Amino acid sequence: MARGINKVILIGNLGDDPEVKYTQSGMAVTTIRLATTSVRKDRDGNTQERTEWHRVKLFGKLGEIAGEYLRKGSQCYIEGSIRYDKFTGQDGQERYITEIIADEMQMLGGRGGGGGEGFGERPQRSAPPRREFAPRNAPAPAAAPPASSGGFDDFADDDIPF
Amino acid sequence: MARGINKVILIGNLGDDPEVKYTQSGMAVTTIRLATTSVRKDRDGNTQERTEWHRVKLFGKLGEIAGEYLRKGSQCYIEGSIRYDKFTGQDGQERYITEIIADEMQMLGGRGGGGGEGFGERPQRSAPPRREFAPRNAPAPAAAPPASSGGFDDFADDDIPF
Amino acid sequence: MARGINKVILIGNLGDDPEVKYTQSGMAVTTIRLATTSVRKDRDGNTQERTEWHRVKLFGKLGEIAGEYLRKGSQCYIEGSIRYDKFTGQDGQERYITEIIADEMQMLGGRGGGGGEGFGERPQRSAPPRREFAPRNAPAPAAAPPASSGGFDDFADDDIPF
Amino acid sequence: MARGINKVILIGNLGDDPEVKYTQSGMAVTTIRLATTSVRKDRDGNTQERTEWHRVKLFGKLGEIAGEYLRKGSQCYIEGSIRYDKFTGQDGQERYITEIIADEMQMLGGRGGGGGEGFGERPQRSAPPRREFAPRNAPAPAAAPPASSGGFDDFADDDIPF
DNA sequence: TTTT
DNA sequence: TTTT
Repeated sequence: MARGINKVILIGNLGDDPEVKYTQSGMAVTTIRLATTSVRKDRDGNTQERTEWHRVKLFGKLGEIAGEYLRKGSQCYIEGSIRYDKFTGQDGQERYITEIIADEMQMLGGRGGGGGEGFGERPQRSAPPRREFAPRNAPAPAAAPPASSGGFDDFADDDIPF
Repeated sequence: MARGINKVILIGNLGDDPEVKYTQSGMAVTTIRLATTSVRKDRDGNTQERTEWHRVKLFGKLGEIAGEYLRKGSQCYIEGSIRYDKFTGQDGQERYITEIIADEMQMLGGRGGGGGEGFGERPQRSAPPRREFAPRNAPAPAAAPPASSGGFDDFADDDIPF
Repeated sequence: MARGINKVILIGNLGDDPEVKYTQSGMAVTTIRLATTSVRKDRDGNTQERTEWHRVKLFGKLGEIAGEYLRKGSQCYIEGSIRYDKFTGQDGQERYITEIIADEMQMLGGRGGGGGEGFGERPQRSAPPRREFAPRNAPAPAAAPPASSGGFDDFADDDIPF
Repeated sequence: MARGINKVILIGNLGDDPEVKYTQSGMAVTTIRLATTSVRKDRDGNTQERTEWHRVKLFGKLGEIAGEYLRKGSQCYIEGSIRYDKFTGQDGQERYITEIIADEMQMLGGRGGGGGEGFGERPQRSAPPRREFAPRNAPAPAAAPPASSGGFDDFADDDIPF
């Protein structure tokens, strides 16, 4: 019953390794920073570049996959929606943040990403997930399938006649 | 684990009332024909129009909503993917068909659609759904919520921290 | 030579009449505020709504059309890109703003929009465009074509063989 | 003055080298075949894959870049629109073809593509472009910039105040 | 601030 | 076959 469409499609490279956190119930909340660069000619015919740095949040299984397989320099596709948030900083000032909430992610380039230093390693997390209770959506303990959300064109119902 | 992106976004008007069918298990399979028109100038400066007629399939609950609320002339938004099918006709000839498989639908224009004759009525179906057994996904017997797929930005997990 | 994709697709309703300004050279710069609403169920099964208010900028001819034909309540389609800006406020504080730079606009719903009060009138501008010199991209003095950007599927070259 | 939206976004890999042709006036018309694969579980819990092969046409400068830099196995992003065509075959039978008309292309993966045999070479054309007169849009004789359409977020007017 |  |  949504009213309206709020859709974002990004292809870009990560400026840093993903940051993975967990909710109390064990759901992954991963943040990545994606760069997209556009080019235009100014009035003097000079080429002007401009880079936007997108803050992208991925939840649950999608966040786990991002945390496992993306790293600084990786190129990926993101589909999601824009979310504008307002909060009050520690100084009492109101602040605004814009985030892309991802519905779909795919790694691009075939080799699991980037070209940064440490190619071949997975991004290290500052700390392993530590919890007192069994999470509902625990991160995959071992190997996880290497990409894509599943929400996209994965038909749930077997009745589809094809 | 999809590999690649296959995404279609359409806004157009229905050329006819939706056609609703049901699978053996009671799932709705609705087909609509959507027109999109583009305009360009030819080399003589004349305006040339061209209309594409898209064949869109909607399954399950989305198909039921489409069958209930769309009709000839309605304007709607479709998001989905392209599917190319090949089949053998009764004359033994191979034939090809291209369809858009809808993941999301929203009615546009606020008034549930068109302006064709019979404004205010729902599209009549050639026959009511007839089944020998209780369907898993029966069409809503009475009023159904008036639009949108649910797949889009409806977060399933309560843990999302906002 | 862009690197990456930064694409936004919105369908929403205007919260207010468009605001039209002009650059020194006479180019229209129009700002609209578009609402998109998503719905989800919280853990108690209650329906939670959330509305995002997008700030959309339209330049040149697209901005003129928006200023002429959109008004408070109008439903429209926007395609564009996200732009994050940082500036220093009068209090010396750094502030951030996120805007959608429109490449394409289409009015939806057939009747030029809304339903708000004053239906049938065009949005009033606070002041007519005032300039000292002839603008390169002056607003259309009389009637202007009622929508769509032109950038989209308007093939510029006559050689295209269809 | 287009009516409706007809937009396609694809990310996939080329099944073969691009096919480049030229119109009488020298405009490149390049065809590529792109694969996108989706995955779903059938009712028995088995993973079912399905690949769509898209036929994508690129015109002018975009077609030249595609012909120069893409080859079998390359991964690329395409944005465009769907076009349904009908023609009569040599046997007098009516046939249908669906094509994606590209507005934008970007190579993905950073290394100019694929992994097929011949990595590092450009795709060979069956014949060099042969023309009686100087083409308006001749293929770049030497090095050409390696990607992206230019139509996307390249602001044409210098007046844009940023 | 819109809309349903 | 729609729509503007």
